[in-house]
Amino acid sequence: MGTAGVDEKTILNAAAKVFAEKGYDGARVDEIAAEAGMNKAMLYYRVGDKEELYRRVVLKGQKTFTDSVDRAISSASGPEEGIAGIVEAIAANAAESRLVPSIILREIAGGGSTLPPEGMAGIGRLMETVRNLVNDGAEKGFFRRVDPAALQFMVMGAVFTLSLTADMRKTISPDAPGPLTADEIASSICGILFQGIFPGGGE
Amino acid sequence: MGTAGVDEKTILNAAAKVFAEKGYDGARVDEIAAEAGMNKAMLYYRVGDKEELYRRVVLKGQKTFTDSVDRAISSASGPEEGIAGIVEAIAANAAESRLVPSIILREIAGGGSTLPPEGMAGIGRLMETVRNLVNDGAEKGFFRRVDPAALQFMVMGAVFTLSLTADMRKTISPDAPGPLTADEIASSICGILFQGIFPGGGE
DNA sequence: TCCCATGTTAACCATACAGTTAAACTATAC
DNA sequence: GTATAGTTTAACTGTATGGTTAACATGGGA
Repeated sequence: MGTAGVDEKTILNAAAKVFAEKGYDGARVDEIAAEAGMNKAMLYYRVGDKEELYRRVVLKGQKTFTDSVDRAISSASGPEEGIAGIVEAIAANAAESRLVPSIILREIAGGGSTLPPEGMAGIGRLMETVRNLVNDGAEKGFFRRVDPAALQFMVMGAVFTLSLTADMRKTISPDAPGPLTADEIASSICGILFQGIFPGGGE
Repeated sequence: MGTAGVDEKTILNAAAKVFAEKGYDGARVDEIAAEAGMNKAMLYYRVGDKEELYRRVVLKGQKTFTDSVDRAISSASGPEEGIAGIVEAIAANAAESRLVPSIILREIAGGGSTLPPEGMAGIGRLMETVRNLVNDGAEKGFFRRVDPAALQFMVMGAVFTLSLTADMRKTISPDAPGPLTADEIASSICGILFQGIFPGGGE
């Protein structure tokens, strides 16, 4: 009996790349196979059809994403550090790989119609985590009462769009500063969240 | 000689709807035709192929979008009102129709690879407008020196993702407050931009 | 050595889809 | 009425693509 020569990771990485670049409908199964360096039939043998491939990619990406956010929150010493941790975690995630941001943004654009149910549930948990953090901080007098959803999507929306438009922005104005690092993105956003845009704001 | 029975607007509205829901690759020309209440061949007769259909939809949507932002800025009496105006204009736009946010988010997810060149140029102009406003405000001492791109994408990212996830969020937690109005979204975001999240922040 | 289970692929199939065409239809001008 | 220019569509074509299959490889155990 032969040993598995091809590991699933190779397949899912290739699939993630193509799904992120082209979207679910734009992705070609043959292209994923080529990207993974194997025949298309192999994908079906190892993982399943295109839909299953996508499902696995989404769930895997979402897990790494939510895990890193959870870790940031639970290692924070207080609500303020929690918010900063979330921003940094999301920015670090996006900097390491644009695949997840791209897939999430496409899902949002499509109203989540192609999101597997477990994926939807994962989003729900993440939103609840953030809501608890924000409400907790507000009760303790750390924060103003801000809409948790607005805060979360301001951060996610900003990080994802900033990361994904880096090349575009460079094309548009080559003289502009290059792509921001994760830290730069995080500190820009935290700066605005913590101090607002006016001089002398914040703590 | 017959008169045009079908106006282009019907076609472009139908196309915008389908492109927004399914993305460029997911959109079916037959579906656009059905949505517009006509035969597929009619689309080719009136407008052109799928690519041309998309190009027109993008440029039209972008024009209404950037026009409303430009109008908001030019009618503002100062940098601060300018920022508020931008946020309100973007939120109003997104509330009136989710089509443009959806298409823009998909373009961002794809790195702008399917964006027609004029569309890219339009984004450049919009970013320059925002940059000038922010830098101008900073020079006059109204604002801290914030990254204009970060500010712009915080606003756009937040508004677009908040609008487009309204249904999703309702599905996830039916007890949560319903979809926010344009004003609610705008004031949430402006609140954070102007005062930060801490109590007593802002002017 | 010969099995046989697992792994791998080329070739194939059915379908869906973008795009075309030729014919039918309509309205106006004469 | 009918010729004409513009409008609309049913039906068609070619191809790209998701998915299947039947054959081929490989390696370890009897």
